[in-house]
Amino acid sequence: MKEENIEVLFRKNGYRVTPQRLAISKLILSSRNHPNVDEIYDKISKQFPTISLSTVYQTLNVLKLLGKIFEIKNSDKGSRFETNLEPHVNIICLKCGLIEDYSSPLIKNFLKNLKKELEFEPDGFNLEIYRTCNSCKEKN
Amino acid sequence: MKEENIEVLFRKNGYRVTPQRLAISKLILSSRNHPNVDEIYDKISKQFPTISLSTVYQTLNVLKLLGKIFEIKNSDKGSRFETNLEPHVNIICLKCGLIEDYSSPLIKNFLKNLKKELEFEPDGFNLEIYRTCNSCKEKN
DNA sequence: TTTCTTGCAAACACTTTGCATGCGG
DNA sequence: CCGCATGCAAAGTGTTTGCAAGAAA
Repeated sequence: MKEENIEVLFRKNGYRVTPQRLAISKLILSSRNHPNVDEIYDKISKQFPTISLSTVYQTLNVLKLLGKIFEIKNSDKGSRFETNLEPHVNIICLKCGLIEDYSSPLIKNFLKNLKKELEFEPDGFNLEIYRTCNSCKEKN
Repeated sequence: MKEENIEVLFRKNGYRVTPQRLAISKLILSSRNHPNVDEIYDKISKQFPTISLSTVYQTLNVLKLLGKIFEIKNSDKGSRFETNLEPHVNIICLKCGLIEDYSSPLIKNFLKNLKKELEFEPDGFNLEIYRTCNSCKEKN
């Protein structure tokens, strides 16, 4: 999503557009590595040295409400955030919390069929697979 | 699982068998409603009025290590616990955190095929669907 | 000017830890 | 009797909230 579009989305929903919000949104929406709050805070702090964790949390909550990100708590080191809203599986490392996306026709078909099979309209899906990631395996 | 078996499992792995551990294990392993820590503590307290939350946490950790339960954090009101280790989907209410199991041949097949498709041996799966449960819908 | 957002600190909820006492093996 | 488990309190994490000052509209 381009920066202008997130501005429009904020305004349309009655949220003010601030430099902090834009920076956090831009950062997380362009990331594919499921950052956690600390990682976002660390990076944003370089741009806004006085920014507070609470602003980060609040912006993340706005983005959640707007449906732009999805929170994953089944991981270590606090919540991580999903911006890939396409059907996929999250491969979560049990040691370090790293999350990798995995997608395939099998998964897309399954979700399509599951949706059909359910007798209600789901608000969201989250498929998780647990393992120890390669970098953690090497450390042992 | 019968109570004797959990005793054997404890001993085999070097964990002592205490009345508290047995009671907590029995309670959670026979429950199908994904209790959270507070709910477990409340129920166990009736039987052991002086039990502490820390004992509950410690016992849950032992059961996790022994692979008898699975922790679900993607829900409100703290962690909830899964004892149904058969392939299934967890339907999680976004308002109250309630978790319901849902199983079908579609899901079993999907997990079987996904396992085949992956180039590694997963340590576990967790399929989550989000919605607002009926009782929460009525409250609105 | 009005109202929302920021940033700080304090509060909060959940979980883990340190340690003396007690119980299991 | 030895060593792990319990129960209490305290500390630790991650997240939310209250509020004064500042910025967006």
